[in-house]
This record gives sequence, structure tokens and C-alpha cells, in this order.
Amino acid sequence: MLQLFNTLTRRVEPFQPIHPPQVRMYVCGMTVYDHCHLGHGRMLVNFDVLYRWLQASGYTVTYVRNITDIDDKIIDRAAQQGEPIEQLTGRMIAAMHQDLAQLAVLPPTHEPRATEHVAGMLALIATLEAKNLAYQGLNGDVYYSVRDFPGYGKLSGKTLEDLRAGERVARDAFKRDPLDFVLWKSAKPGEPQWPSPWGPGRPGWHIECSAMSECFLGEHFDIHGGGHDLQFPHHENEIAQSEGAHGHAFVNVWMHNGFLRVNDEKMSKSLGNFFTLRDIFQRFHPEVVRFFLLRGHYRSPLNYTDGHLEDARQGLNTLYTALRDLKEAASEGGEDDVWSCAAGQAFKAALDDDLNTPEAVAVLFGLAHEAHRGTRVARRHLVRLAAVLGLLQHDPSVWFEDGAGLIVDRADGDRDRIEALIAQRQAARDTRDFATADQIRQALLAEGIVLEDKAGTTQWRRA
RNA sequence: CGCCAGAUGGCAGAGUGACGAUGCGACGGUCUGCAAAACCGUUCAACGCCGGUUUGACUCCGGCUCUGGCGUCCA
Repeated sequence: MLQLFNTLTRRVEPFQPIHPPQVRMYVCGMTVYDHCHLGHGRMLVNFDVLYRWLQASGYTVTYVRNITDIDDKIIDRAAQQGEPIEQLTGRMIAAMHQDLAQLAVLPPTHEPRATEHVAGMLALIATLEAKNLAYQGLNGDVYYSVRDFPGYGKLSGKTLEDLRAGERVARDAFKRDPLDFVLWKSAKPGEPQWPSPWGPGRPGWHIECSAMSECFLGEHFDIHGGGHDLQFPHHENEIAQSEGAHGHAFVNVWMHNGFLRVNDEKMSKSLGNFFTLRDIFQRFHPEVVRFFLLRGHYRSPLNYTDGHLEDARQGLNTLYTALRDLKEAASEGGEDDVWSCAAGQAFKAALDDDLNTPEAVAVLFGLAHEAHRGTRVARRHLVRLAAVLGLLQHDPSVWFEDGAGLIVDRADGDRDRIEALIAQRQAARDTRDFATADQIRQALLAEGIVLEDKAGTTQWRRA
């Protein structure tokens, strides 16, 4: 049975959907003012694995991942670039979809945009105001009154006193309490705005997720996820909004993934130490990146360096080598149930244990070794299990000829040239002219191409 | 200052109250014309520090040190 770590209880607990076999999950997605970086990729891949694993476990999953397409940073960026907001967000959304497709991240069931749900947000704010949980300040902004919501702080494990003690809370003369947060921002000249009972303006950041999750998943659903930095204040505020408005539980399981780090610092746009996915994809195959991310547990910090990506690439190549070398064995043997074999059970146990992907990956290596030692079904099981993680779905021969996980420059006709050299070398070998044969091997090796002689033929791959 | 998380072998990274995950790298062997891949073996291997509980602790408890995150936009 699946067990998940719940931020709300700080424990790993059995996962029990509210309405099995349905599972409803919501994940906070991207704010689209820039390209996705590797940290975003980690979050998106982690929840993609959860999505896949829930489905593989027999659940019918409704997965909602929102897009924030209106906020300060978007407005600033658009202004800075002299670009209309919708053009900027449209561009970034298209880019994100490309990046995610490359990473083999499945599209969610719904991918709502904040700007399409302003009506729902206004309805929610009205409810909060009617319940005296929201008030309008003299500046026209509508605030959430934190002190009037009893459970405030339960997700982040903080009390209002703890929070007030922090000196980093900005003073705002229009708030009743420094911790109150904005639900509706009154319109400023030149900014996008929508009409509302409180005057024209635009939504605060947190309200969109309360409105959109309710729209697609209802007032009470199973799983809500996001990056660890969203735990406070974003998710805490979502709870305040949704539970405040509806008077009952909002989300059963809260999940937060750990950060990707660079030089032991969080990778973030603010720190400017980020690598965009597309930058990395210039050098490494996206599957290497996915594999790298899955080798660590989603809640642990993961440190990025080029060297670690290279390690991951070598490991992935070990798996692809098993697929390539044992290609013919694949079609042999009848159908059987992967989940009943030892590897399948171990794999399932690993993912059921709070998505222990490193352990699951270890099972994959075990299968690769078994396959090499002659276990007939091992290769098929390897492919089947890896698919659950979104791995090993490329043709192994193409994988190795394309670059074996690296992005390499290839000239047109490269392949023909290589094949021709291999033929030449073979001719030399036939006359036992090993000096010439080795010379050709060395020449190809110098450009990163490794020749492997086996069973009377020679195959090649990129190193 | 408050709250939270973490400290594992050359590197990455799981896990467990007693039995040496896994990967990468390195070394030796088998195989090969030579290689590569694979297989076999080695790396005499590690659990931040100090106490405690226990027959037994890397694992549980307490303290300490250090690191990171959150408390402000952030996946």
C-alpha cells in the first residue's frame, strides 16, 4: 500500500483517497515570466512520477497543475521587455510545454490559467468577506484577516507569535495585522485589471489556487503538492482561504519536494544561480536529466554539478546497454505479470514507500544484470518498470548512435561515413592487417566513437 | 532570533536495532587479434561530535557542532 509523507502531520502515512478509485491532486505549477530551470524540472518530474505511480497502482487520477499568468513579476518583465503580457506568457507557456515534453513529463488532466478563473476568485473573496475573514483596506486592497482563522500556521508548524517574531514581515499601514495577505489588489495605471465589487484590480497570488482547485477538484480533495518554498506562505494561505470559506477540510495530503542546489545553495531565480532546462538540453539528453533527478529522493536536497550529470549519464548508459545487447531476447517468452516477480515486488515496495525512486532505480540495475546473466524475462521487465518512471523508452541503438546521452554535433552523412570506415576496418581485419584496423579504431575513438566487435559484426556508439 | 530539515565510503545516493542497497569512478581477472561491452573479484570501505538506552546503535533518546531551507518573490 502506498505511503506518503504528509507535510501536515510530518509523518509518512498510508494513502487513502477520499473516493477510491478516484484520486484528485493539485500541484502548483509555473509562474510564466521566464523559462523553466532545473529546480522547476525537479518538481515537475517528481509529481509526474507520483501521477504515473498512482495510475499504475490502479487509481483514476485527476491531476490539475495550474499556470500563474498574472502577477508582479510577469507585469515587470513584460514592461521591461516592452512586450504585451499575453505575448510573454504565451511564449513562456509554449516553451514550458516543449521542455516538459522533452523531460517525458505527462500533461496533467487540466492546466488552468489564473486569468481564466478570476470569477471564481471573486466569489471566494466574497465568501470570505461575508464570513468576516476578509476586509478592504483604505488603499482599496482586500486582505485576509489571519488572526480570524484559528488554524493559521498548522501547515508550516508556526504560530502567529513565531511569525510575528520574525523581523522580515513587511510593515503595511493598511493591514490590521502584519501577517495579513492580499486577496485582491486595487488597480494601478497601466496594469491588467478586472472589475470587482471592491473596485477594479487583480487577484493576489494565493487566491488563484484556492479557486482553481475548487473548480476542478471540489472543496476537499486528496493531494496538493509543490516546491518546499511554497509551504509558507503560499500553501498556508491557501488553507486559510479554502478552509476559511468552506468551513471544512481542504486537502488531506500535502507534499513538498526538496530543492535542487548549486554549490550547496538553493537554485532560484532570485539568486540568479539557475540553469534553464533548455540550456542543459543543449549538452545533455533530457532523459539523463530525468534520470539524474530520479536518483535522489524527492524530499532530499539534490546538488547539481556537471559531474553529477555525467555520472547519471554513465549509469543510464549501463541500462541502455543491457537493452541494446539483449535486444533479440525481448520478443521471446510469453506474457507474464511484472508485478509478481521479485523485481516487480521490490520496485512496487520502493515506490509505495513515499516514492523511493533511488531504490526503484536500483531495482532497474538489478534487472539489467539479470538480463546479462541470461534471465530471459529480465529485459522485458526492465523496460516495463522503467516506463513507470518515464525512463528507457528510446530505441537503444538510436540512443547510442545519437550521442549516448550527450548532445553532439553531427554532420549529415556522418553515419554513412562511419559505416564506410567500419567496412574498411573489417576488410583490413579480414587480411589480418591489424595495424590498419587499429588505426581506424583510434581515429574514430578520437571523435568519440567506440567500435564494438561482436558475433562477426561491428557496432558503434558514441562514448 | 523563531520554526523546519539534514550530516553515510573517492564521488553521488538509499536504507536498516545485529546480516556491507545501488550507481559512477579506480584496480585485478575472464573474454577479445587488440579493444569495447559483459561477467567475476577487489577498493582490507562509511555512517558529524559527545553522552545515554540495549546482549548489540550508523539506526532509538538527549546534548553539541556544522550545513541548508522557511520566516520577503520563489518549484
